[in-house]
Amino acid sequence: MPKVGMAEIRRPQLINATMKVIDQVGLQGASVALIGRAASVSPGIINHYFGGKDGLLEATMRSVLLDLSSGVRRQLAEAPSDDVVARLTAIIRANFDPSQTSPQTAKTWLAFWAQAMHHPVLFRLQRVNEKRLLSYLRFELKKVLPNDQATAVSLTLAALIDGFWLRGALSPDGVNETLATELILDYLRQQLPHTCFETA
Amino acid sequence: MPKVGMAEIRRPQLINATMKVIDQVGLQGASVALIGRAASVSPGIINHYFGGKDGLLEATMRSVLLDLSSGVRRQLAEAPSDDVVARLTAIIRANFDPSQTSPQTAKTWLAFWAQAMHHPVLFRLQRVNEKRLLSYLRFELKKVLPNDQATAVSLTLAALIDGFWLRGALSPDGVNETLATELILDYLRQQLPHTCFETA
Amino acid sequence: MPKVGMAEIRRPQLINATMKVIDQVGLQGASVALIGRAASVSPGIINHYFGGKDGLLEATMRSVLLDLSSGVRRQLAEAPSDDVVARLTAIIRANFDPSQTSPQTAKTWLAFWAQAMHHPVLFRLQRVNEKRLLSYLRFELKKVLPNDQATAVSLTLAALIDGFWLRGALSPDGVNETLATELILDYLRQQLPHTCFETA
Amino acid sequence: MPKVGMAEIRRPQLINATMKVIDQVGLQGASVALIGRAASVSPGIINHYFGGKDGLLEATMRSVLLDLSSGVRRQLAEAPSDDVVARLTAIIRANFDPSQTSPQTAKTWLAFWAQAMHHPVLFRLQRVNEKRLLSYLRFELKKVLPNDQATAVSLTLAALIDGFWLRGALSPDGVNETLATELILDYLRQQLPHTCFETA
DNA sequence: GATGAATGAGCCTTCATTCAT
DNA sequence: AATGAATGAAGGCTCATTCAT
Repeated sequence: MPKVGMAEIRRPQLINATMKVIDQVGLQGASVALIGRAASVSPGIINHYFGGKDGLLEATMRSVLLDLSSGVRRQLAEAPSDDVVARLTAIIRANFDPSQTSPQTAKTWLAFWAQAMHHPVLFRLQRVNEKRLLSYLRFELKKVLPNDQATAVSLTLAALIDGFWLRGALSPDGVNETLATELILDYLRQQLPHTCFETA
Repeated sequence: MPKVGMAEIRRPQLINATMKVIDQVGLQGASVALIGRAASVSPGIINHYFGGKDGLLEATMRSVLLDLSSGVRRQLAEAPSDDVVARLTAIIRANFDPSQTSPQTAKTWLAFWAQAMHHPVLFRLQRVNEKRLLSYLRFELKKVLPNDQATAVSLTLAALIDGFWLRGALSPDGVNETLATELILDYLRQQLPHTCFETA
Repeated sequence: MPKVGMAEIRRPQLINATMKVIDQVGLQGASVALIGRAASVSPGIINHYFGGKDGLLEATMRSVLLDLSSGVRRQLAEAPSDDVVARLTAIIRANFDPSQTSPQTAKTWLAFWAQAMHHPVLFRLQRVNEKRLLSYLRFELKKVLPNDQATAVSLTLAALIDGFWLRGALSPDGVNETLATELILDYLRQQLPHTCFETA
Repeated sequence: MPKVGMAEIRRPQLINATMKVIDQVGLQGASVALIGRAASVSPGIINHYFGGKDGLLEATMRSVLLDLSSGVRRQLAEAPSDDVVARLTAIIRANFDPSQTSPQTAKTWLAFWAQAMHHPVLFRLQRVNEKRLLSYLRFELKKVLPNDQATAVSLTLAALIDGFWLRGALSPDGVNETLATELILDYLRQQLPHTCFETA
């Protein structure tokens, strides 16, 4: 019998190697040969586990997306369900978690965004992610704001999150999570009724 | 008998073709053959005028950056030099000018951002651009806000601009310039002293 | 505790799977992975039983050749040993037995012929087969024709058999055994002394 | 300006190299690298002129087919239009012209036949060729035989031609054109009315 | 100035084979 | 006996670049 259960070892191993290589040489330079070498396996194995390079890239993006959304859920689970400010803060913090803002992850995100414009499967994945953030934000905001305002604030918050994130990714210093979080919360404070903060 | 002045014709022609091809097939798919065909010239000519594909891409990014910064300058020139709100609005509007938010330009920006992470020359170009936006914003804000606050608001404004821009680029509907501008101005209104708006 | 006698099960199983796969995707497309899947076994097993892909192909060709020659022998055994016409007819019929003219077998033959040109082992196998047909035919013909004529007729008969066979294999309608047999017998009738048919 | 008219030089050059390589190592072994080397050009050029390996193989088969059909037409043009025997002989001779029976051409034919079974484009090409031979033969035969007989004889003649051809291709001695032609004409003589030969 | 023929390196993928289990 | 994970060479193809014309 062959080694069993290798799939659970190899798949994450190759996905990590992919992110590492994208970090080092970009998506364009991320050849299967390089990824294979980074994972200390033969290039051919990628076809075995992912059916091709596209499958590996798609799986890598799914992994990044899953990391983000599970991070959000984890942070939300720790916030009191009746404290809107705490819950919004949780969502914002999750988006600026070090695991998401490390140069490696940041470059991977950026690479996939650019790629997604011309790749239907990646595009769909990214759309879901984008809408989910908005949906999370608006769900909380509607508890304390009229509908129109909830929508407007959620759009602005999402733009702030992505904006700080993007500018950080493009900067040699990386994302300054503390500053970004603080400035976003500053904005938030001005939008919510004062009563929200009394309970916090 | 060489035709003189062809450079001034060929270079913009090839830069436009490059943006068109990036829009259609992405930066990855933008081969010199495709770009040459889009410009109705031979692939070999690119080396003649740009010294290679890299030179063409660099020139294309310079062109995009120049379009933006000249747009900002043009809008600023039309705003009264003593009306801070008008000047900030001018900067914001220039960033959401249709010439900048068209899908073609948007995809080009995104592609170059991702590329810049692993390409020193492009990285430098993009850094200059990034800092210039901040510098423009802070210059105006310092007229009406204390230093610290001016910095904070400028960072937030820049994030909002890039954030709305990015989310628009990634959405099938493109950038909604009207909504983005409005929401950013909403934020701005809350940050500036009321006196600013009386004069306007 | 190794299962004994598996060789007798696995070898025909794999040979049949090989013919099936050649029928479906051609010899070029017949990878060990595909053959293994068609036989519902692991690709690695082929090396175990045949020492490699070449061994399997060789065994498959041997199997096809054996089917033909045992078919000829079977048909000959049923023909009276003194009836030349009956015996020649038996040889011809055996060559157009449905088991030999099925698209699957036909494609396998054709594939092996082409392959044999550049594969000494297969070439030898096919030579033996070719000569055996001639030898069978001439042996019978010499009973009723002078040597020279027997040789000429045997060559012509062999060409007719292979010719109808090849044209059938290349046609979408397959081999028309009835028509082929009839036309060959028409020819034969003109070559043999009338006395041959009186006894028949 | 680049070298002009190279297409007319390169295309036949590469087609000949293809046949040469197929002769040497078979269709399976005929890689673009080998073909390129045989033609003393870079492998990449094949894509330039034929759009890929498939295009080259298709063009090679077309070339072989064209050689045959133009050979038939040439021989027919030299035969008196009212001498059926001469015209049929011309068709037969053209099929056994040295240019068609050389080991190189023979192996190419065989390889393409096998390939055609699983390649729609090649299959169609080969079908046209097959039908054309029958059509030529029947056209002449109908001048001197009733319809049914003309059909039967044309089928038999075609089988004889392909049969001798195939057996020759598979033999180390190659096709014996003289013997094949003679034996086929022997058959023909028995099928046609004696009057046909008086005029000849 | 401009062409496009030609090159050759590099890419992704396929595949026969090996081997630990 | 049998598996299928893993290898690594080889395949076809793409592509930036060069160069004779």
